[in-house]
Amino acid sequence: MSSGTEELFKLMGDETRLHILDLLYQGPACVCQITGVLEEPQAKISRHLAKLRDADLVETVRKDQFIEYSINKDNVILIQILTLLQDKHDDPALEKERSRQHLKEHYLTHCNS
Amino acid sequence: MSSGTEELFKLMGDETRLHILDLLYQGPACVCQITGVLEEPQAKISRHLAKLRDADLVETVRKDQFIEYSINKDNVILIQILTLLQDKHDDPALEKERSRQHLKEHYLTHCNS
DNA sequence: TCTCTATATTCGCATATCCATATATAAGTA
DNA sequence: TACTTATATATGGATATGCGAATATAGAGA
Repeated sequence: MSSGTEELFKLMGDETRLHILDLLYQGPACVCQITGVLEEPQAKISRHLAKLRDADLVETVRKDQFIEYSINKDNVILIQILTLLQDKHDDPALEKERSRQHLKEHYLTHCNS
Repeated sequence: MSSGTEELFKLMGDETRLHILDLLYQGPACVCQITGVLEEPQAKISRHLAKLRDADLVETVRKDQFIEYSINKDNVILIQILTLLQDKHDDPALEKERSRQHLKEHYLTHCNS
């Protein structure tokens, strides 16, 4: 369930998915939170989340009206790589996403805005 | 010169390039050695090496008749990830490549066979 | 049940990526 | 100079991937 090294990198080699994973590393989030923080269309986020889930990189659990996504903690190599990434501060795209992470709470209660 | 996180993963998300990098982590090698160990056509290896070099993941130096490729040691995140990968032993494709790494010497003197 | 909200999926298209084959280049050697 | 070996590149086609727009589904609450 945890090999597929090539597949792991292939999935991380898309900007949207990379940002989703970097965001989820900070903690679980639902689709509308991710959509809000990343400023991307809902369908786009949903599509990428499906791929991440199919590959067991993320897990889901329903929380009332929301579906909460989180990093699959059993995927050791994924966690290790995401941990390394936290120390990387020279990527403008990642930095922008990180600077908006604090909006997570806002987008939970304001799904449409 | 070292951001492009997405590009890094995109490049590592191809089986051929992943195996090249995993092989070069053990030490420098020339095109014919890589071709021999990975059992892939020369043109294919060369094409992928060009991409890795364009992205500064590998470096080259001419050694007599050969061009020696090696991991760009300035690329910190790349080295870190490759180091992590060394402990991963559940990927059949990687394991196969590794089991053939000792043939590197052979293919240096027997480029065509 | 009907409705609303959150999330997922389908479709058609554009672009990107990979490959095999063939050919080109560059440097060493005769 | 011509030849050989090592490496690089160009071409064309097959497949994969990503996207926007529209639509579908699932569950909560009235």
